[in-house]
Amino acid sequence: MATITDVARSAGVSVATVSRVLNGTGQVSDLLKRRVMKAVKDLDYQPNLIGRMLRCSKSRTILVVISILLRDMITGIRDAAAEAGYEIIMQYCPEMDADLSQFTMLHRGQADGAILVEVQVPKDVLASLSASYPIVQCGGANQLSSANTVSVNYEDIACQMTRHLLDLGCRRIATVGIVGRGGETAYFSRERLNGVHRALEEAGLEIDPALHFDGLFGYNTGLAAADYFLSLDKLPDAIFCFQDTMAFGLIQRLVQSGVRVPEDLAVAGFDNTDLAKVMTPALTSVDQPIYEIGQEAVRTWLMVEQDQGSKIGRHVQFDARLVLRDSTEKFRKLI
Amino acid sequence: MATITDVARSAGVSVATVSRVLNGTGQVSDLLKRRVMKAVKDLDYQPNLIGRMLRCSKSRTILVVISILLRDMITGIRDAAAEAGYEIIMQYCPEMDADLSQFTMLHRGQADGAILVEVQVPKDVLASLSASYPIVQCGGANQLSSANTVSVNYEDIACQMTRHLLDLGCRRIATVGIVGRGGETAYFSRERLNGVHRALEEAGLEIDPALHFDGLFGYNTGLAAADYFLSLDKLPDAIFCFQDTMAFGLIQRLVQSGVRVPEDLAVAGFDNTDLAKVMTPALTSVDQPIYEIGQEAVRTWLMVEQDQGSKIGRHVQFDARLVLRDSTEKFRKLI
DNA sequence: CCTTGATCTGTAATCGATTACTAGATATTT
DNA sequence: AAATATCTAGTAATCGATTACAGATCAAGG
Repeated sequence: MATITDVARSAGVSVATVSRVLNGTGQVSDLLKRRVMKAVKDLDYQPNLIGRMLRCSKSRTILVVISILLRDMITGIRDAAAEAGYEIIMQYCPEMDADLSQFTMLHRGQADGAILVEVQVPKDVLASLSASYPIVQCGGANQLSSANTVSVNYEDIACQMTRHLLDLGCRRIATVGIVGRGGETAYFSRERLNGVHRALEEAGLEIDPALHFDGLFGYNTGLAAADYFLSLDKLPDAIFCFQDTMAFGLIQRLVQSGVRVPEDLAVAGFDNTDLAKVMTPALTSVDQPIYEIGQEAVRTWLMVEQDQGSKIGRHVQFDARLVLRDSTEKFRKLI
Repeated sequence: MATITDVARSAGVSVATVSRVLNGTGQVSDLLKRRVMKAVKDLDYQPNLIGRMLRCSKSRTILVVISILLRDMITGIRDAAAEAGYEIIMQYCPEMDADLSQFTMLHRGQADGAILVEVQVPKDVLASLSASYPIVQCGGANQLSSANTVSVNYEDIACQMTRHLLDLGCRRIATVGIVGRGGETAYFSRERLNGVHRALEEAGLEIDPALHFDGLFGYNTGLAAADYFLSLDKLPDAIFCFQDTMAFGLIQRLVQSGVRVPEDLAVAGFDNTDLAKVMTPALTSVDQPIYEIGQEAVRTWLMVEQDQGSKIGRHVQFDARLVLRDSTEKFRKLI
């Protein structure tokens, strides 16, 4: 690998001149400019980022911590970062709750700050990190978070979904989520439940606590929820699961037990995963603009990076979109 | 952020001594050792990797390029890397085929080499990269690759799966894969098909080209394959899909068309994804030891890193394992 | 012809680490 | 006791870039 010194020697100038030509800082005569550019081409010179990082104490790199791989969100982050001249490096944090070890890259100067994708960080850790580095939380984030957030208006979309179910004629609308677990992780589930309640109240219906099933995220919770609802005296006529895979498990168990979905009972999911599109029946779900969220996360991050210290919290919310499919639309109210 | 100079001042020693204590190089008296350690703790000192990288022209970091997120494989890589004192940074390459831009981190000195997870790189690019950096391809890799590979013996396991189908009494065994596309991407699909053919020949059956359907990976190929097989004069009695999601689509379409799966027709998948466990019927599939593959990839990488230049290609193969479930086991041969 | 200012270029300090080299202190050998 | 070997710790060079500062050149104005 050629260094700036090699280029300088080859062009017969000093390293300062080479640096000035390459960065467009300072005045350099056309003659030398040409000589330098020729040397750069001849030697196939690529500036060593490490040297630059050390000198500037900036890495122009954003650490992206993920708990799941959201293809479009990562793409959005990457595109926006590239446009701003930043690299991204990803760190995988399989448990949704991150600990400090995820962030050594920051302390060691390998990244200038972080974007957290669907990762929860304990309040105090987040606060101390945010004090030193630009941090943006994105997806599943909490308005009350001490970091900046880019997220979705969960309450609103949950309200819309519930209205849709009401429009179909459903009156016993049940929910499956992880609200009860408490703590911060449950925050975005809590928001969704609030949205459901708002719609029910608008419709003048009263809220029946027995119609909420609480569990962890995942397929098995769907199975357990189905068992629970089947054990009630009277089945709900709609079940809104706060995650698609829950809905998948739930429907399987319901169908096994002879319940017709969606003819007797409408089911909705959340996240509009690939699974929602291909399962039988196709699942009504909520689609989030994750590419745009990714992009916005970077824009927000850059703003925070610009004015460190000002400490204004920035909270951006996107609207989600209902995707209506057979699992609710083919519901037929029995009078 | 505290630097080594701060630590040295706080401990009343020179920076050389601090470095020696922290890296365990050279002799340092217990007294000074203790003073240094105390200063490190007091100041919460973390060595700046950038400075170290520049000086040593080594980053002790491995670039991991992924096209899909295989949780356990990443975990395996991370564990093994951590044990060897290496960091990993991940780069997401959504298209399975990587281009040069994925590797700028190497040229710029941010990583010492790369592990490619289910990523295909054009032959010439791979060759030139391998000449300069340690590169290991892992999962879906090609024995003929100019890089080192850690992979699974696809031919063998496909042969085993076919024997299993034969044991059930199946005789018209069809396959769905991406063999025909040609090129390197198709390599691991080609291997699987070879395994199927071997088993068929062992059983004295002849190979019917009409019983292979060729398409891209994914759900839609499953649908298309089902349509194709339904159009034949006589249905196969087993279909081996080289990917679980293909099998999922295929089964859906078959069931819609009134074919009973698995009673009339056995179906097998590949990869043992979560979907295989939870779909109806539960899908017989192939489980790969991906955690071990990840670990082995790092071990191989380290070996290559040790003796750059020697250019011995290292190709490690793991055995996969059949996971038998309803989609084949409940097949009942009609005489 | 000298001064002033603008423009161009080079020298050297700097970022934070590692490490070759040096030198003083202590231990060992004769 | 002198000579030699062994520890221990500090000084300073180094990695590859950026940039403050200084020096050189040249044109224009007095």
